[in-house]
Amino acid sequence: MKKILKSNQLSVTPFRKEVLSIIYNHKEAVPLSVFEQELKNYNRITLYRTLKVFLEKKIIHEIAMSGQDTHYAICKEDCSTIKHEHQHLHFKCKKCKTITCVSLTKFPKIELPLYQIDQLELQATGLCNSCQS
Amino acid sequence: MKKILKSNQLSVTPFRKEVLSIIYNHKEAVPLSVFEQELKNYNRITLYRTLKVFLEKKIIHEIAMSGQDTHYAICKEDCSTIKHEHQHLHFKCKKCKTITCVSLTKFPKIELPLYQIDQLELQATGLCNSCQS
DNA sequence: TGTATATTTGTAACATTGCTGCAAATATAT
DNA sequence: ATATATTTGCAGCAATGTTACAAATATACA
Repeated sequence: MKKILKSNQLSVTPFRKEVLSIIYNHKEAVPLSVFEQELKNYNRITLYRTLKVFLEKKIIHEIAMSGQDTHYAICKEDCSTIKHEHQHLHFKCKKCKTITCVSLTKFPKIELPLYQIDQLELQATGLCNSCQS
Repeated sequence: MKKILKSNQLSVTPFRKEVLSIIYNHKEAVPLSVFEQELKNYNRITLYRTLKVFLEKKIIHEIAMSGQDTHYAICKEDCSTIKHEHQHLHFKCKKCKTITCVSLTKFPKIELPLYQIDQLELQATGLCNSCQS
């Protein structure tokens, strides 16, 4: 955690380390409510500010899916090694409501005559492994 | 407009007809601010309620893209004729900020071992035709 | 067409989400 | 170890979204 903060020119504080740990320790994307539950010294304002800084530094990314509150996730393995393009898909389970970042080996390429696409994000809804039974 | 409301078992009111017209008359997805400007009898609460009902009846769909306020759009041509799956892509122009629903002739198919995908939505960012110059 | 019933609208009041200014607390650089 | 810079937490505010209830409007049906 410390290393990550330092390499992004951010002061190392307990709060920031904790926020990072929480995101790292969750396989799924994290909604605000989870931070609220898991942070020892939860403070709404500081949390918003911390997440904002992390977003600016691109340590984390934000996932907005309709009908869901905003979730936050780290760009794990992939992003740092292969380019910084999100070669993954955001999957929302309609049953347990968790949002997961799924890595994709082959990412679709879309070409449009009128639009110049810089970034493409895939959002899927359905059933996750544990909810399929 | 009237026909659409009736076929969805909704009372036909001037407000609802106006909201529908606004969405129909815009090529791009419509943010709340546009309703505020264009509605003759703008009322925040009624608008929220109206949009909610339209969403439930699946007359319109909601587009949430991070860093943007929610936009609303009709499922035009495509959706009604071919299935009710959104065979289109949501494009956000990073310059003019408009969000457009773009129809796709070939929609990518994604298969994942652990996840059962019901719906796939594509969100792209880049430059729209008029902003490319 | 007129009237009873059901639905929708607008007001008020409130909850949630998110931001900013400022002083106190903490981290960093030397 | 201390001066400086940054971060935190509080207060207060703005925007977004919801609910309860009475008045207004739409619908159903005689």
